[in-house]
Amino acid sequence: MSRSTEIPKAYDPNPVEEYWLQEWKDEDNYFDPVSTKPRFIIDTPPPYPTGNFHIGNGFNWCYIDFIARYKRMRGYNVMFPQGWDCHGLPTEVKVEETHGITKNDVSRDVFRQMCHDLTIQNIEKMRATMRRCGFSIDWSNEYVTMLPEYYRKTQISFLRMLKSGDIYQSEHPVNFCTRCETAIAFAEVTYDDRTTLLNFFDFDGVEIATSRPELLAACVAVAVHPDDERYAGTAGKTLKVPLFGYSVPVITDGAVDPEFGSGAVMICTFGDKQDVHWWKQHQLDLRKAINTSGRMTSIAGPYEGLTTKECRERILADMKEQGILNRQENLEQRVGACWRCKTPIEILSERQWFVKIHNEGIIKAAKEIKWMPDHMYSRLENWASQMEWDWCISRQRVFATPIPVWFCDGCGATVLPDETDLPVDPTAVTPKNACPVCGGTSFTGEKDVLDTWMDSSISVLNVTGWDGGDIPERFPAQIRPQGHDIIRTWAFYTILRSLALTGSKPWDEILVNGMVLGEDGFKMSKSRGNIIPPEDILKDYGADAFRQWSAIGAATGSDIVFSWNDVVAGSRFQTKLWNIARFVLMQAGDSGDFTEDSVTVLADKWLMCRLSATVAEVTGAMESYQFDRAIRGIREFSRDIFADNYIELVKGRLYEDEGPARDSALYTLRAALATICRMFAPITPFFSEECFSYLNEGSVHAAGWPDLSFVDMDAARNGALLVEVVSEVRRFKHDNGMALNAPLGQVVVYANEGIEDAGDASRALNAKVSWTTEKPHLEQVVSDVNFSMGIIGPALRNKARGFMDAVRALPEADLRNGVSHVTVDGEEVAVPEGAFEPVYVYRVAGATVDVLTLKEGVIVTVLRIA
RNA sequence: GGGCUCGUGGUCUAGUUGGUUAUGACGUCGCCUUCACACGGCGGAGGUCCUGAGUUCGAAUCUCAGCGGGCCCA
Repeated sequence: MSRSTEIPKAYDPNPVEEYWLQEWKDEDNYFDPVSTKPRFIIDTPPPYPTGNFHIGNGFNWCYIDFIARYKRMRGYNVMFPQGWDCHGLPTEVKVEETHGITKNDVSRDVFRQMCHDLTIQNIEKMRATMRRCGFSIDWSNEYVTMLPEYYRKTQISFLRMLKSGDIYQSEHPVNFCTRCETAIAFAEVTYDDRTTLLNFFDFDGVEIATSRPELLAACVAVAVHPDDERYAGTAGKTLKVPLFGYSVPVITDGAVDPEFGSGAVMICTFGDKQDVHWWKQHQLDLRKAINTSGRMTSIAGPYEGLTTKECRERILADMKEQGILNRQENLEQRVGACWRCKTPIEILSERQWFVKIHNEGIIKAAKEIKWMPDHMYSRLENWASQMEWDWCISRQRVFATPIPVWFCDGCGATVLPDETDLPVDPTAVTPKNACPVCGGTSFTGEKDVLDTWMDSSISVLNVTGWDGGDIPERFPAQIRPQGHDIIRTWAFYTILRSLALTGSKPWDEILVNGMVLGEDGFKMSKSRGNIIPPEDILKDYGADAFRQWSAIGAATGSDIVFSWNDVVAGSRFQTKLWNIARFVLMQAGDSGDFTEDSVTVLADKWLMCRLSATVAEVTGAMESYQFDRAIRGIREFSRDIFADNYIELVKGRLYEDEGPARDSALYTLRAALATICRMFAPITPFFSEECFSYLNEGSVHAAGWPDLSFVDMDAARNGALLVEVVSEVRRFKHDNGMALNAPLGQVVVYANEGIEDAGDASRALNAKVSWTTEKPHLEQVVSDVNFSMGIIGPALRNKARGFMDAVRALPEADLRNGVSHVTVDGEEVAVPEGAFEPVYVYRVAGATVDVLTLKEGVIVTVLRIA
């Protein structure tokens, strides 16, 4: 360090934080592969590189960094890696926008390169914000899913699951976004409320109600409820489809709701999930009326080539013309839409790749993981137990991991690469060997690519050191920190893939954090205009204040409303602590040689006890990831106990001459400051480092977690009394309009045991304070009774209230001396041991002194200077 | 419609193995320019702990019902 040893008067976070960013070495945060320390591996979320590290990310990463820094201080070999989940549609769309092209205007390779370049730029921007926030990321374990070294692993994992039978291809109905022209998984479908028209029309003599008349050409059956008397006898008959003229059977199924519409339903391939059920169950025909770009197919005859919307209008018009459209009603319904572009999804039957979902196995593994908060587990269980279709993993896009498969042009066989030849793009290269089935040498590479979740669901394998070989020795990871919004995706898929590839759970624990809401209490969004970029907070208040907001804004796991108030409060607490540190350093900056043995004075022993209790409290909170409790413990100790009580009490002693009593305070001041810095280091790494640096004991982050147990029951009790006396007399001064440092005269404390305070109280109160165990010559009056409910309740049950009334009614002498029985409702009731005690006040005639009555019968008399 | 979750002074929030007067922050009011700090100190005001019923000697805390918000899903 080459900085001035002068301690600046004000704490300005930005220059301090910039300074330490330069001082700290990335290497300090590296995971040590050969260390013998216990491992703590974090399966950090790999964000999508949008270029903006938003406040929700920031909040999530604060939690991770608190944990990583705390665990390092506790002696763990921590890995806090950072990944980037690159592939996906938003980048493709952005590239198309910026270059003014569509993905078909350039070659696959050129388009991929453009996506790659944009992603690299975006990662750079986000890295800068992460560093500025002080996150102690292990940059030596960074991974980028779009790079060959990573997607090679994605491809290996695909081949392994293909060979084990967990991945298959088939033609099956899938959710399809006709704007993005790709299949999507259920997890990628969001639902919107919309109002649409329910059309009642005549279907060859049977009235049908449908919200999707454009699917008439895809109708494969009409279904009615088996017990519906209106349609008794129609089952098994055939009906002619209006406008199209072909015949479909009438079937019965208990799932038909007779109350809905006319009670007769037309089954189309496919209007919704229920159609898929019926289609499978009754083995109906498949009529594809809509193609992958959302237009009508040749099966729709005269409507071919129209969009679904155009087709609907034309068909309704034609029905009107033929006089078969009976009526229309408004219908509220929820429509599935693509979560990226909000286009309503179609269910199309296409050849796709699927991953088998084994619900029971996933739920069993999820139960072996410790969920925090534990109710988040039920979200995964709900989702997993209702999965009906397998996970569709193929996408008809470009910027993603290629599916490493060829098809033989001769016999159609699926041909796979060797794992050693990965990564591979089957559209760019051909297999090394001839077709193993027919010997053919002409192949077509699979054009489909993988769902991005196939990349990110092996993040845990990657960070635990999987290189494509056996299960890594470091697997599973210790913790997965993530938001509750991606339980059904990232958490679910990761558990699924870990089971498929390793046979066991991916992590020991999962810590689920809440969402960040805007100051108005709503989810942050551009349209509401309630977005706060982290940079705005850093600019004015610095990273440590932002981090304090993350810690204290909400209980762990709860959603958190952004609040400038909390940021400002964090910033002010730093100022307060800075001033405490300045005071300590000015007094005790060069007295680092004392040991705990120099603590000899009551107030100092008391503070050491309170400090020990605070360390225990904060340690417990950090162990259970309750950062709000941890920071509250630190603030309360620093502000109330250390600054307002202790420092005010020892100031006078410090200003006196050298001596053992002063040394005792010097040691205590230093110990308290150093311990606060160490406990606060995971939350405010810059501030803690800055303060700690003035103590000349090296980096706070290397100092280890405080391990302190100063036990002295007498000092804890008597110190508390000393503090209470001082604060009560200060209140007395305040109430009597005196300045707190005004000279007071004589104060006598009638305590129950002998107390030696080394003159602290006298100096703090600017009075002559004497302590005595004698009884004061004062009139003692019983003013009230204190009851101990913990004793009275269980012992007397329903007589408790009557008992208390009876005790209050006792004569004063009985209250003073105690009684063995009281009368409750005419019944003699024994008084339980310790059931009550009288509360005394003391009075004096003539007002020569003022009398203060403290807890436990301690009396303080104050003789004011005339 | 189902599951989960939340409802505490003006605002945000802690506290639920049941125990008399409910935590803190911000705001607000009064006093104090006390030699670390006015981004401070001391003190005050401000609460039907969503509503109702129940269990209990005793409920913010447990049970049930209802109302309201959020999330996930049908």
